[in-house]
Amino acid sequence: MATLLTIGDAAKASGLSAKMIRHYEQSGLLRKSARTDAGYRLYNSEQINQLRFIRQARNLGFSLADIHALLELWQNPERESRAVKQLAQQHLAEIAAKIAELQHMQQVLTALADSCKGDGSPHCNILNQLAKPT
Amino acid sequence: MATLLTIGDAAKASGLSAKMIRHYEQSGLLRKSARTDAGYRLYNSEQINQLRFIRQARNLGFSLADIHALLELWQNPERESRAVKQLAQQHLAEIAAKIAELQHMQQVLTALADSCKGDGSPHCNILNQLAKPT
DNA sequence: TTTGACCTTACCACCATGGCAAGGTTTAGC
DNA sequence: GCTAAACCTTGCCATGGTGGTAAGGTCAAA
Repeated sequence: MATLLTIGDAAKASGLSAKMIRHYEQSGLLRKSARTDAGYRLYNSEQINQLRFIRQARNLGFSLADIHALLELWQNPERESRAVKQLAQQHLAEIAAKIAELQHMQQVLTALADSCKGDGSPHCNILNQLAKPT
Repeated sequence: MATLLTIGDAAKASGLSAKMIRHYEQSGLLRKSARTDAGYRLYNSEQINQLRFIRQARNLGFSLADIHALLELWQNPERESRAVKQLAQQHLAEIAAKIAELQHMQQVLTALADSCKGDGSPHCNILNQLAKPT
């Protein structure tokens, strides 16, 4: 029994927004879905699984380009898990780089904030440091 | 002697791009600069300091809206350092939230990657987990 | 039949930045 | 003085992922 869902129900079932599902189709991440005579998109359970896959990959911060590659690997029985792992590790490297960048900001800004009294007076080391030529 | 720099030199002196300096003017972050007869923008040393201020605030991840506020506080001798510190702390909270989000991704994805052999076989726990309905 | 909840496409917006194109200006070398 | 290179100007388009809104078609329940 192929249960077919309209885009709103597919959105609820997958945790994506209908808007994004259309966008993913538009950008080539998803194949064009079936349509009713009136033009409504219809999704079968396999497609719902794909949408969930996408949502979970987005939750891990993968870009749509990465997800495109992951979907193709997923659907290719000839894949080598090496390729999947490599994508994951590249993404982990990006995540680590972003964390490091944010932690550096955090460290510098925390020090600045600590050195600012935060009272009613105009003196503020945060501004002084920002104004200081490097 | 007011040394005036053209936008390219101002860019080099501040570490911003000429493009971005124009954009900051356009978006109201900077007052319109003086121009030569030919229409070239000219920047004095005070404005170069402002550009450096902006660059340093950008390096700390402040949004242009935040920087707008910081610039106004900087230039207002009646400011209360409280206001500056509050901006810094709000930004620190955002930074901390992003770090936490990234660390969560990192943790989950590291576990997944560790459970994938990464060899020539198609079996891959990363894909299996992404495909699994939550 | 009406109403409300859905669906469609086609736009615009965000944020910060880069790129390119078509044209004007200035400067250095000859 | 001429030419070429290196500047400058504005204006438009693109990114990435998401949201909004508007104008219109469809469907189901009351």
